[in-house]
Amino acid sequence: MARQTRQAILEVAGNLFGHRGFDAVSLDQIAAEVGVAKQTVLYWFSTKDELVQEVLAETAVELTVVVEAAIRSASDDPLDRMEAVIKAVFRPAVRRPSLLGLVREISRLPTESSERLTDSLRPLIERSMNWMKTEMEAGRLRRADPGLIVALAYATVTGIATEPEALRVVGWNADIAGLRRLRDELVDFLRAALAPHGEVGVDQRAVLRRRRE
Amino acid sequence: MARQTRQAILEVAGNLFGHRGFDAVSLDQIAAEVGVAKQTVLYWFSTKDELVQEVLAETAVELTVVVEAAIRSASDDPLDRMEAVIKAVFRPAVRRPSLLGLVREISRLPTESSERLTDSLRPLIERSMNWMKTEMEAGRLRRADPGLIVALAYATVTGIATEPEALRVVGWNADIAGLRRLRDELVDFLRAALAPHGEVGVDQRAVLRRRRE
DNA sequence: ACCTTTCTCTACCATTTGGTAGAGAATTGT
DNA sequence: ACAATTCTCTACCAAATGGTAGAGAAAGGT
Repeated sequence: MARQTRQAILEVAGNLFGHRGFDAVSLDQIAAEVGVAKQTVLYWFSTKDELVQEVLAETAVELTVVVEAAIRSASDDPLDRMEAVIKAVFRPAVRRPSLLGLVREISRLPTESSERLTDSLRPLIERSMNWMKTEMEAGRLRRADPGLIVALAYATVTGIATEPEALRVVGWNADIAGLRRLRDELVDFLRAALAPHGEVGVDQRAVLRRRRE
Repeated sequence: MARQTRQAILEVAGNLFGHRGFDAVSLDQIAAEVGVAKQTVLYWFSTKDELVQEVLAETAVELTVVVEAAIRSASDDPLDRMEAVIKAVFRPAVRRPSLLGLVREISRLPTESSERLTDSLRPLIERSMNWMKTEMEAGRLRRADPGLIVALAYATVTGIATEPEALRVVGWNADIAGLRRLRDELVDFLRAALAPHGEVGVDQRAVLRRRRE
């Protein structure tokens, strides 16, 4: 059973789609990169659209699992919890830069296709929004529109993860130290953006710890 | 002289490129939308690549002019100045959603092409970074890596402006009231993210003013 | 009036696109 | 051992792609 061919196609297609966009990637390119004939791709996924759908579905599951696990394992403090989610997403996003690029591609799909994906993510998003609302009312997060805050945090994370060009222009390097610095600044940035007024969103001990290194 | 044809092509091409991506838009589509034959497009821009370059160059100039004007007209306070820039960029970005989408597309270009554009934006970015560094040292902005802060703010603004899908999922509406709410939340978000610790980054009077409405 | 330049067009072309038809290996269950 | 199923292939196809060649209309300068 060469089901691994199917998996290899999904992986390669995901990377290419996330990097260049759906329309810009041809079945020939995918097949060439996997090392099979185009018709093998069309055997496993009978149209290109079906391949796109399956890649997206897989991505949605992967992200959901990662995020849910991070939420469960984190403490009750909302800022700590958010930090855990960011770090959990950051790891696979860096290892496979196309992951969040794929999510960003959704806005280019026909409405029916994009809705299938957003529907599968909706429970997670609704939960985040309700949770944020509760925390805001309890004074543990800055008071704001929960929906827009979720969208803004999402935009910041995916934006920074999908645009290495922008980072290079400001003199950032993609080495291991650079990645850690980026992740830490991202966390501090969002902590500050979400912390209740007057409180210090950034974990000062962590900042000092980093400075010492 | 029908130089306006050239301008119409640039505008249509900019919108389509920003919305769908360079590779996904054909010369035929552009020509059809402008209302001319494909060969008219190729008369004004002898290759597709040349068209892409000119669209990008125009975009860079437009953004630079808008940002510079906003910087000059704003007060000295760094958070006010940042707010002015965001509002200045927000207006054209909303009127023409592809504007920032185009900038985001750069990461998909071959290095030589993308460098031509980033080079033309570099002076603006360098200035922003230096200015942020000064303000941070003076305690008027949260102390952090100036380059990464610029990149994070950029990621937040372009991310939110180019992904209406993400906003729709959190229940946002693209009407006039929605646009103002989005802009205001974006400004509050970045104010909070950049304000020095302990200080209140959000203009409380503005918040109250909005709540009253 | 006439020539030149500017501008847009129709008619092609080679290549690439997503997709079909169907043959021939490998693998499987019995 | 044999038949059925699973898997990958070569050989095509119509449509769309970026681009060429060159004709003809419009407009300007003299």
